[in-house]
Amino acid sequence: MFCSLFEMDNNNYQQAGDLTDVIRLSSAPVAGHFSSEFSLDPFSGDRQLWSHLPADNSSMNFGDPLSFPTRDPFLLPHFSPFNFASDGGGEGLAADDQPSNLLSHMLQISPSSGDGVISTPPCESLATAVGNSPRSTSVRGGGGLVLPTGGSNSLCLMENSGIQISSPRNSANKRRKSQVKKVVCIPAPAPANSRSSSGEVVPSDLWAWRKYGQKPIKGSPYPRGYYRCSSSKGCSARKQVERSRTNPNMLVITYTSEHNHPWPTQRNALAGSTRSHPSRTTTATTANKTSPKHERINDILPTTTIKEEEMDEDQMTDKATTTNDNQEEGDHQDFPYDLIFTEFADQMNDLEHDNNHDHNHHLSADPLNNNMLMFSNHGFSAGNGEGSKDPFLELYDWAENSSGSLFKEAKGG
DNA sequence: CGACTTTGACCTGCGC
DNA sequence: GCGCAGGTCAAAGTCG
Repeated sequence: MFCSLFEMDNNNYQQAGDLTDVIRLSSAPVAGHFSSEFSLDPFSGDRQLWSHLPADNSSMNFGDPLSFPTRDPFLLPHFSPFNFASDGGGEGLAADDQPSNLLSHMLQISPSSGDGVISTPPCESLATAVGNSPRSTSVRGGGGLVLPTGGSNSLCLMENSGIQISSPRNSANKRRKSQVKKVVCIPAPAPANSRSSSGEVVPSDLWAWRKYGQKPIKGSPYPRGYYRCSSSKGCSARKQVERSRTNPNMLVITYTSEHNHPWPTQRNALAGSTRSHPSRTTTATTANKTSPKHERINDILPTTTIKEEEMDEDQMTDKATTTNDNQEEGDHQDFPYDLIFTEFADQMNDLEHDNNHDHNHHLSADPLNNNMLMFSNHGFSAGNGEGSKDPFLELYDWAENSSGSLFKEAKGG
């Protein structure tokens, strides 16, 4: 989860080397390397982050699941060390933001290449992968980290760097009609965590999605599921979910179109996500068990009070509307941090479980798959000194430590 | 009963 | 124009 996101404009797919989407590094909290600008303690409910978002909203798009900032939980800048925006002119991070150890570990950075240019190993070009928009591709973050991609020197991260970006086939992309797509690569939830009735593991986010189709994909042993937003009638947002053909532990989610409505209320967000969801041991309060649809929230919020559950429908609607307004104004918004982080923890924990026989479970590149950027636990290991009290650091530490859900401990206190 | 998933059929874009 | 592959539709079935 929260690995990466790309914006692809299929209309502009060209030859490798033209990729220009701006890739922004969010200020991923790393031990001793917290950005001085952002306060990113999701557990304390600190939302100062939003107040630091670009004032012009140039890279924001309401309802855009992958914009920065975004209403999509996958895309919270907290979670993704990278944020890919398409504005090409966003301010990104302040020039004096220092690259974090985390990022340094995640990215293979060549200090000699100037401007923090990341050297890329010879592999299929990200430009080919992400689509080749007319803008120049760069990754910014830390000290103005820039990733020019072009020709064979496109962005591709070594396994040991913790992040890898793979490429899809250009031909397949060209075939699709003009449409902006954004791709997120996330660890696949464990079967017990989120599974459709067919047994296919599907990730959950706060949008309500309704599956409307599934197709086998040529060259991939895994089918692709097609989902549309069911949070609101008339919403054209869609997403495609498929497993990476080379790393079944990873899901590649392609978002298409945008939501034309505010974040669903947590209640609405549960729609369609309760089926075949086995009960799990939780410490949820009984107040959250008023209906079957609350079961999922309990699953992923074992120790969290769900404030909105105490609101009536009107209040929730008003809240959502207000949130929407705030979003469009570039103001901070209410966001269920707890929900997302716990979900993330669960999924990462499950993934960890799946891979605990391979402690070095870096995520392999998938040159045949869609554009992906992934990070592995290697990326979480940087600077995680013992005794870190920052919950986010502990999250990373937890991700590094396969012994259990440190994240939950940090959260639950 | 409503909302969901499943799945075969159909539609569409693209390469040859 | 044809065939392929991806994307969508919609009827039927499932579930709580």
